[in-house]
Amino acid sequence: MRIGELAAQTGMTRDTIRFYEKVGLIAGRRLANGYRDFPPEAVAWLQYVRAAQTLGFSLAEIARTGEELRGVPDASEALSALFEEKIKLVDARMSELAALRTELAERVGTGCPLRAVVPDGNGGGNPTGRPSPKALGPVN
Amino acid sequence: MRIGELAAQTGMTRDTIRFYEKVGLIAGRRLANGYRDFPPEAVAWLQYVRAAQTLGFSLAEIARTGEELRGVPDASEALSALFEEKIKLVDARMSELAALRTELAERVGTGCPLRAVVPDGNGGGNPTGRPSPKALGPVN
DNA sequence: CTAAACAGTGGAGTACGGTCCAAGGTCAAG
DNA sequence: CTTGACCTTGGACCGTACTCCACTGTTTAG
Repeated sequence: MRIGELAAQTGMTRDTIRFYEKVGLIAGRRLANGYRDFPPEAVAWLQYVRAAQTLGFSLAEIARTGEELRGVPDASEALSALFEEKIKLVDARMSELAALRTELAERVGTGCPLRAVVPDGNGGGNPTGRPSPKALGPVN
Repeated sequence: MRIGELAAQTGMTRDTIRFYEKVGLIAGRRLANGYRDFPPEAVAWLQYVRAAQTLGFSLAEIARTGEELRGVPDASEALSALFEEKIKLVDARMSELAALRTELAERVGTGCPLRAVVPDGNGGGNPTGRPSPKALGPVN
């Protein structure tokens, strides 16, 4: 598969794929004429890359995952370990999100004065006359 | 509060705070000598910024949130609406993560050939002799 | 009064993740 | 044999989020 088709099938641009090759995310073999040639699995791999990326993994991290999978005698075990690691990361991210969600949910309807916390040039007073119940609390 | 103290209390550098002011994330009033002067609430605000940021919100998004909170006659309702919106975003992110988690968990112990999908210059063959059960499946 | 600590500005540089462009090579159809 | 689609490379450029630097002004402690 040449770069154009891979681009079409993944929704990425040719430039993006060339960039990914440059940073080691994907390795193209070459045809006799110098054109890149990708196996069909490259489509799935790039979709995985996109998925991982939108979940907050950097290209370097994703590439490292790929790297670690190569050069391992039996990939099966290594894969399981790697996936378990990723799951831990995902779980950690999820609980961070859950914490923020709780934070946010608590503030709904309480009239918490985030406003007092957004400097707005009006002098930082309390123009509403309402009391200021502590402003946002511990976020960390 | 001057910039140095704010920096110390938030763990940010002065440069970062100046940068945040430049992009409208925080607005400093000025003392007679030109020094920035921040209200104590700025600490909580910057902590909130960090929290939101590590959860994947861009500075522009965070700034917009702040913007929207200003110029609203009664901030309390606007705040609740905004928080509910953020909660939806957080929920969406969490379910994406949950989906990836499932994906990953399913692959643990299955020996799924992600390797076949990471071009490695050895020709793309199947050096292990094991069959290739479809490589990664639908990620989207 | 001087030195250090703190503040200000503008501008350059960095890392990441692309995106665009110019100049040219390859290939199939007409 | 030309046209057009497709491919190559290298390098410039963009937005985001800082980070560092040089140079200058202000405040504070000895």
